[in-house]
Amino acid sequence: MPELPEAEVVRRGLARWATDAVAGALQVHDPRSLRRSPGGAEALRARLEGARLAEPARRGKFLWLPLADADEAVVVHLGMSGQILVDEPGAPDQRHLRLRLPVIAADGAARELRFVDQRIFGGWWLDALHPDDAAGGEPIPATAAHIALDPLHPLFDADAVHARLARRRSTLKRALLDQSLVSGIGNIYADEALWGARLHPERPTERMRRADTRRLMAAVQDVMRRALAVGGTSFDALYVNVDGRSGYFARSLDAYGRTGRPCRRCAEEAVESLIVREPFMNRASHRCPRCQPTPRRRRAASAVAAGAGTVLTSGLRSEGSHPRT
DNA sequence: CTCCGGCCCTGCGCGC
DNA sequence: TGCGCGCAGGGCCGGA
Repeated sequence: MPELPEAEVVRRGLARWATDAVAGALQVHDPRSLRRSPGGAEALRARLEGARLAEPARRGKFLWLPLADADEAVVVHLGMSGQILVDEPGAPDQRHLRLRLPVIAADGAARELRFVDQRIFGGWWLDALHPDDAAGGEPIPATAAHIALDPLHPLFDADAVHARLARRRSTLKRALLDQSLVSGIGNIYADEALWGARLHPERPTERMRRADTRRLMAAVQDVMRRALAVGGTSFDALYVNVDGRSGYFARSLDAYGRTGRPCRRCAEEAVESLIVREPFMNRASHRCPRCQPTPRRRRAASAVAAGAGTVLTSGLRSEGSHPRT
């Protein structure tokens, strides 16, 4: 269940069982889930057994279980299809069970933290925690040091994102999915936020104005908070919280997966405009062709080099309206 | 530095 | 019924 709201749902569910729990002997059903862990299964098992865990933390889509009294953590990434389930010992094994960590919870209850991952793009790994100056000195795993603050972080700064975004020579959705610019956004919430801010996914980043970025970041925060409030987005049983329950946000999506269905915003104005699905990086983008219109053709390199800004906009107005890329 | 494609995987639904 | 293909919520790496 991969984007920020789903990862946060998992973190919260995990907090009850993992915080102040004592870990038992890790069982590795598929070592590929430990690909990124130095020393593999042996090293992780040795480090974990008998260790006390602290409150689970998260940045963007990265989760981690800090080890109490040490600057180390078990990082958990769900990848495309990962789940963390909390089960009672003896509960039937899940089909794609990869890792099993028995714990004694703070209240003395015996439980198992199970990592279930169909595609094995996710995994667990042991990592060192370092203070992150950009985040008030809070700890961050070394392998997540390049991950930017996410839109729900208290220190998140939309204007700082804008400063970096506007300097890029790229397009908007690509930038939104770049976890080193702003983290936690994946294909679903990118499409939703772009719809919310009425922006086209292929809009050149250099053409973003501060107000555009602010509106877009506000849209990201809004959609993520709404998704979080209802347990995240689940299309099927593959994406569930630690109790195995699905979230309900799929029914509230405005763009993602709504190909051929009416744009809800346009419908409010009594206009029918159908959501389109377009190829994007071996995946797809979903948008409303009416309220997220195709941007004007990108400025020529010479115009950019000349530092031309808003002065040019009126002159470009008559250019073709449907150029691609 | 930035970018883009390829790759890491499994399973499902669809068309033939 | 079977098979190949395209597609799915992510991220890392190497080469340009």
